[in-house]
Amino acid sequence: MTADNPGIDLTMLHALADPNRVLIVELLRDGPLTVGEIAERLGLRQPQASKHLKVLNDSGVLEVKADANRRIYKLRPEPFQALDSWVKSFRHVMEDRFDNLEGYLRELQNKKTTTLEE
Amino acid sequence: MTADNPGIDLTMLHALADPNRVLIVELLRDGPLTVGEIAERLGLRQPQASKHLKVLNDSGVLEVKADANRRIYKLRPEPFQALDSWVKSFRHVMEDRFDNLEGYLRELQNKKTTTLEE
DNA sequence: TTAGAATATTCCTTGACAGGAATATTCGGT
DNA sequence: ACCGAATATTCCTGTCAAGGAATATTCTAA
Repeated sequence: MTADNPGIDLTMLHALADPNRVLIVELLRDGPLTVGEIAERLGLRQPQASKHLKVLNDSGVLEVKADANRRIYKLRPEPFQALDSWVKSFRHVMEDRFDNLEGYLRELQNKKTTTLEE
Repeated sequence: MTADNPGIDLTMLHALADPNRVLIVELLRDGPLTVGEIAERLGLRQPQASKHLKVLNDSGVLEVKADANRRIYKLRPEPFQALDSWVKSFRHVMEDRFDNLEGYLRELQNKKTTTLEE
């Protein structure tokens, strides 16, 4: 009865949870780029750039288009839409409507105590 | 001129990029819980639950309130607000307004011809 | 103070993964 | 067919982190 799968794609989160990869994603936010451009702007060596791009691509964050020698990478919209939906499912939390810790404490207390004096 | 830091907290992303921890976060979406409750509902052993909660807590995703023996964990709003802002910065991508690959290809072509002559 | 419940911490082992260096592949131009 | 540019892949190594098991800590109650 427990929902044992998260409501968000883990491979995407994992792909984003790396300094260089999140920088790549932010770079591509402003438009598609080739591997060389990405490597240059982030001060990465080309092989590392390719490797990170592979991870992002495998996770579905990116897509590639071949242009002769070059590969042009761009962001795919779907993962960000999915992430947006997921974050929105926390709107109650963000709006901070969850401060009734006191009520919860009282509930715990009731559960434990066997009806005292009345 | 290169923004060499991401616009989102990496420790938060790293904290979320784990199966059990993202499940914990989704559990707490519906309200604060104690360690024992979290461990039970996710089928985790208590030490693992505590360890994951520590990671989430250190990253600022959670906060704790002590209640005698127990620790009640709840989500903090700020990280999710920050994540929401970050995702929103990709609205162009989500709206798919970025399909002018052609224009980019032409730009590349120009770059090549102009840099050749000097 | 002792017992027991709830939680945290430590130690260990193992697998994943990032970076470096070198090499392989693919393509266009000549 | 060759060369050089752009990109991908492989191998190696060190580091980090997750899970298991055991133990330490903290608190309440009696």
